[in-house]
Order: sequence, then structure tokens, then C-alpha cells
Amino acid sequence: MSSRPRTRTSDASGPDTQADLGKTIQRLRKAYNLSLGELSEQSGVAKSIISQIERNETNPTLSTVMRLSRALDTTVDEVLRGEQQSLFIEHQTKSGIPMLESQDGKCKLAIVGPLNLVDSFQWYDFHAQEKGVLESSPHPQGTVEHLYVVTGKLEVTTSGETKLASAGEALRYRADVPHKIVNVGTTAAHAVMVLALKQFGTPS
Amino acid sequence: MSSRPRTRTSDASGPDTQADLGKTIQRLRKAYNLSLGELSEQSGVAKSIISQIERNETNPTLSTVMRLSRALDTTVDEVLRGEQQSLFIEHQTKSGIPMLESQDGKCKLAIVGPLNLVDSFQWYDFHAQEKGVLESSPHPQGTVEHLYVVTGKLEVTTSGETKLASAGEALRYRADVPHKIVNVGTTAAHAVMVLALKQFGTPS
DNA sequence: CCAAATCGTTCGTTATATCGAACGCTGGTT
DNA sequence: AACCAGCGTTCGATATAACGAACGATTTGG
Repeated sequence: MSSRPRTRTSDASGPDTQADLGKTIQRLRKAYNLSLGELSEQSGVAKSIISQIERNETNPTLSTVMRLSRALDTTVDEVLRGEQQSLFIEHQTKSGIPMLESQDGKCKLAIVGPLNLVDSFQWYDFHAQEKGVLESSPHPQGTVEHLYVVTGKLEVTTSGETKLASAGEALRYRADVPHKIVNVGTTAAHAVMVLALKQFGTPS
Repeated sequence: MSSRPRTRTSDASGPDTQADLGKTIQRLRKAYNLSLGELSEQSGVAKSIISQIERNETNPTLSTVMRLSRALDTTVDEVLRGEQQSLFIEHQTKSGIPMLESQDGKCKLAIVGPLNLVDSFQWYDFHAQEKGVLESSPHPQGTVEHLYVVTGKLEVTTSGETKLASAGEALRYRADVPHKIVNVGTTAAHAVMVLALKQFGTPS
């Protein structure tokens, strides 16, 4: 036993431990010209622990990280995020919106979301007149469609199941099978739809 | 050596444990309408632990806090600040849909989909009165926010850049930095917002 | 040269964070 | 009512983070 690389059990929820937390701590400590003993005295954390933390051999308690952060005159968040800092803005304005119409001409689908990029979803603005019906053929495998009703009342049918949603409600359903949206209200309906494409499978 | 440029009191007398960490966690959990069991499943943390954390009966491990933060779509730092910023105050609607209000009370953010965690994105219904301002602290690294204006005119500011969008237009911008949405129109504004959380990829 | 000091690491013990199961409670259903 | 499902809490066992002391390896200076 004793010192072994020890792979973290790390459930299926992804990387929980910041990989280079120890490196960051050590970098800060050395930036202040502190020895382990000194930092231990100033932070109140045993130097053995600091040593282990710097080598990522332990999974520190929140209070420990806070004490170290305070002693190093910084915040927990800054310690966690290391030095990777990037900020640029990316904007995309819409002009010349392509539009789709249903067979009965009563539904209009405006593509507002990012269609051209690698994002794993697209989204649409959906308008339906009274009794309008939109039938869709299957989308790619694993696609999930999210429908948020802004006004009116819509009914979604997929795989034999039918669900109803009024204004302010949201529906979620499989879109990799034929599905149908019907405006069952007495007025026109307005909804926003998001298509979530399956990009990455669960590692299970 | 050892001449610290910094005069730290460094006596560990400070509050090493954030007193209201539990309250913040609970507030976030309830804002997403999650039960302890659900959050446990999504975060990978035992629900008993979450219960104890919310009542400040334990001193959580860093990895635990990180897992919870990720599941709650926020950062460790934001969880730790919690009380200080209080960008939002909770508000429960009659229909059970959790709602967030901006500081000035002029903006309302309704969480539409509880689907956020599994699908790596979530979305909101956004209503802003005239001159309403919504300030958001950074979301997790790599998060991109999509804003689709249904009615009115909104202005988004991120990292010093400002972009305008009218009804029918969409904006896309980084959300892992502080950002602000302002209703600059002469009427109330309505928009739908989608947060695309980062999927694991190579950080360039 | 050889102590003395100090560095970072490692060891044994204690404290406790975490987990899973079981618990009582409440709200909806037959 | 009685039932069931789901909530939040509590409880025992286990894993492990934290601590203090001791350890070799440097460096210092006498």
C-alpha cells in the first residue's frame, strides 16, 4: 500500500478533481517564496498535507483549500481555474431567416439557431395557425426535441404517445422517430423548439 | 528570501468554512426543482451527504463541492460566494415552475427544462420589463448562451462588447464570463434563452 | 570536515467525510 | 382508510483526509 498512483474511483459523472490543482498551489507557493513549513504555519494546514496536495495525492477538504487560498491571498476559484483564462465574445446576428412551411401551410418554422456550427443543437421559432399540423420525419439517431410553448396549446404525438402542452409549458420527446405537432387550441400558437442532437454518447 | 511582498495576517482565524454554503446549495437545488435524490443521481454524491452539506453539518471534500457545482450548473466560486452576490432571489410561481428574479425586479427568468443536466444544455424563458437589467455571473467554462428575442429589443454585454438584438433575431455569446442583458426597447421584452454547457473536448 | 538547520517526503494515528440502507413523514391514488 | 411513492433525515461501516513526528537528502557555516 502506501504511495501508489491510485486511480480515482471517479464515477461516471466526469472529471471531478481538478487535475492541476496541486501544480497551481505549488506555483503560488513558490511565487511567494514560501517553503512547505512556512505555508503550513501561515495557513494552518499541515505541511504533509500540502505536500500531498501539490502532488495530487489527496482530495482535499473544502476548508483546507480555503485556508490555503487565503494564505496565498487568492480565492478558491482562482486556484481551481489555474491560469487558463480566455475571454472573447462571439456573436451571431440573424438576417435572412430561412423558413419552412408545413404541408397544410398553416405552420411556419423559422431557423434561428446555429445550424452551421458544431454545436449539438439547433433551434427554431414555430408558429401554427388554428388546427395547423406539422409532421416531421425522423431526425438523426438520438435526437431529442424540446418544445416550449409561448402561446396557445399544442399537442405532440410521437411513437403513439400524445402529450399536451399549454403556454408556459415545455415538452421533451424523441425526435428520431416520426412525430407530429398539432395546434389543438382555439387560437394561433407560438412555440420555440430546440433540437438536441446526439453528439457524444454516455461512456457507460 | 522569504521576504513576502504581502503582509498577511495569516492567522487562520478567519472563517475557513463558508457558513452559508449549505443554504446556497439548497437554494440552487430548489431553483432547479431537484430533490435530494435527483441531485444525488446527477452529481454522483450520496443524498445523505447533500443533506448534511445543506445543513452545514459536514465539511465537504473539494471534489464533492465540484461535483455538486457542476450538477447545479455553476462554479465552486459562485457557490462559495452565495450570500454575497445574491443576484437572484427565488420566486415560486403557482404552476410550480421555479423562477428567478433579477435584482431590480424587472426581469424574470423561468427555468423551462429540468432536462439540463442530462442533455448538457438548459433553457429559460426570459421576460424583462422596460429598462430591466439582468446580470449574470459566469457559468461553467465553455458555456455558450443563445438568446432568441421573441418580442422587444435586448442588448447583451459581455467582456466589454455589446450587441443588440430585436424581435426575431438571435444572439450567441460566451457565458463563462460575467454578462449582462438589458432591455433597451420602449416596451417589455420576451426572449428564450438556451445555455449550451460545454461538452468535453480538447481545451485549446 | 562534520554538525545544525531546513527542505520535501513518508509513516502511524486520529478524526471525519462519504456512502448505502433504513427510517419516519407527507402527498397523492385506488 | 390503507396503500404507495417519494421526500429529507438519521445511522453504522468504511474509506480516507488531516495531523504530528520521524525520516533521508540537501544545504549551511563553524
